[in-house]
Amino acid sequence: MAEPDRNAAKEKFLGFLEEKNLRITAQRRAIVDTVFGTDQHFTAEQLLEWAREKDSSVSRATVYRTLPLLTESGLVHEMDFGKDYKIYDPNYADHPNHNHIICDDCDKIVEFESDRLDQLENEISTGLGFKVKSQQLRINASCEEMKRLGECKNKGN
Amino acid sequence: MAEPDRNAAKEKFLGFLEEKNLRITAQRRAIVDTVFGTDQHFTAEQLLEWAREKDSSVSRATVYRTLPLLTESGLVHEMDFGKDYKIYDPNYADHPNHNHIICDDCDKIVEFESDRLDQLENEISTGLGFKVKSQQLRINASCEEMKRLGECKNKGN
DNA sequence: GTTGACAATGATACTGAGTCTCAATATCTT
DNA sequence: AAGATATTGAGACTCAGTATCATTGTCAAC
Repeated sequence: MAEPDRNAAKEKFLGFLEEKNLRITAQRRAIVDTVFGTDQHFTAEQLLEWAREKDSSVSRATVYRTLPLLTESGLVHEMDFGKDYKIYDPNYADHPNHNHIICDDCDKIVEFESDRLDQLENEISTGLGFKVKSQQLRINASCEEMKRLGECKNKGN
Repeated sequence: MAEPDRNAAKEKFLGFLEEKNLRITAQRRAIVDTVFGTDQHFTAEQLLEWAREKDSSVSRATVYRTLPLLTESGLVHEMDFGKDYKIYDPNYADHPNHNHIICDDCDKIVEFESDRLDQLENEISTGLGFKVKSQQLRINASCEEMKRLGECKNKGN
C-alpha cells in the first residue's frame, strides 16, 4: 500500500544525491531501501540494525552520515526529542507536522496536525513577546484506558 | 525577591527528608541551597558545578541521587527533553505546568500555562483513542524578531 | 576499458549525560 | 559513645552520537 510512494521517495533521494554530486554506494542503497521500505518511525540505531540486515557492511558512521542527507532532502523528518536523541519519520511528505502522541502502553507513535493548535501556539507566543520558529508537542498517552472504556480507535495494538 | 519562597521550599525539603528517615548531610545541604538559591532552570551537570562552588566535596553521583528526591518532594519539576537529557525547574510550586518557550536567541526559557491548550490536547487525544497521561509542548522561538518589530515583551535579554 | 581525483567508507577513539558498584565514611538514635 | 545503616566519592560502565584517518570505491574524463 505504502510501496508506490516509498519508491518515489527513494528515487527522489537518489536524484538529490546526484544533484549534489554525491555518490550512490551500496551502503547508501541499503540505508535508503530501509528508510523508504518502512513507514515506522525509527532511531539511528534501529536504522543501523535494519540496514545491516540488507547489507552487513553498513557501519554506524555511514548511518549517522546519511541521516542528515535524508533530512536535508526533505523526505525524512528529524524529531529532536532532546539533546542526543533523535527519532526519524520517513513519511514526512505525507503529514508534514510535528505533533505526536506516544502510547506508553504499546509504544505506538501517532502523528496529528491541528490548525487550532498552531494558531493557539502563535497567539500565546506572540503574547509573550516571541515569534515561533518551531514547535514540538509530545503527548504521552494510554490506549489501555481507552480500551477499557471501549473507546480505543487504534488497531493492531 | 524570590528569597522567602525559596527558603520555605528548602525547609520543606529538609522536612521531606526527615519524614522519609533520610539523613541531612553536608552535600545535600549544598545541593539544596543551590537549587533553592536560584530561580533558573538547570541541568544536573550545571547543578553539580554550582553545588561544588559551595562544597567542593559534592560528587556527581550525589547530585544524580538527590535530584529524584527533589522531584519526588514535588518542589522541583523534572522536564524530560528526551532520553537522557533532563532540565529541572526549581519554581514548580509557583507555575505547575509543562509548557515552555525556549528562545533560540537568548536561551531564555519561559513557562506558560493555558487551559485552552490542555483542553485542545484532550480533545485531540480522545478523538484518536488515547487518554492523555502527560504532555510536553516545547516552542522554539525568537525574541530578536519581536525586538525588531518593537513587540518584544521580554526584559533583560 | 583505464585512470585518477576525491567522495565515501569502516574501525576505532572519543564525548557527554547519566547509571551502577563498592569499600569507606558519616549520621543519628539509643 | 556506639553501632546500625544511610550516604558518600571514585571510577567503571552504558548509550547515543561525533571526529579522525588510513583505506577503498565511484564515476567522469579520457
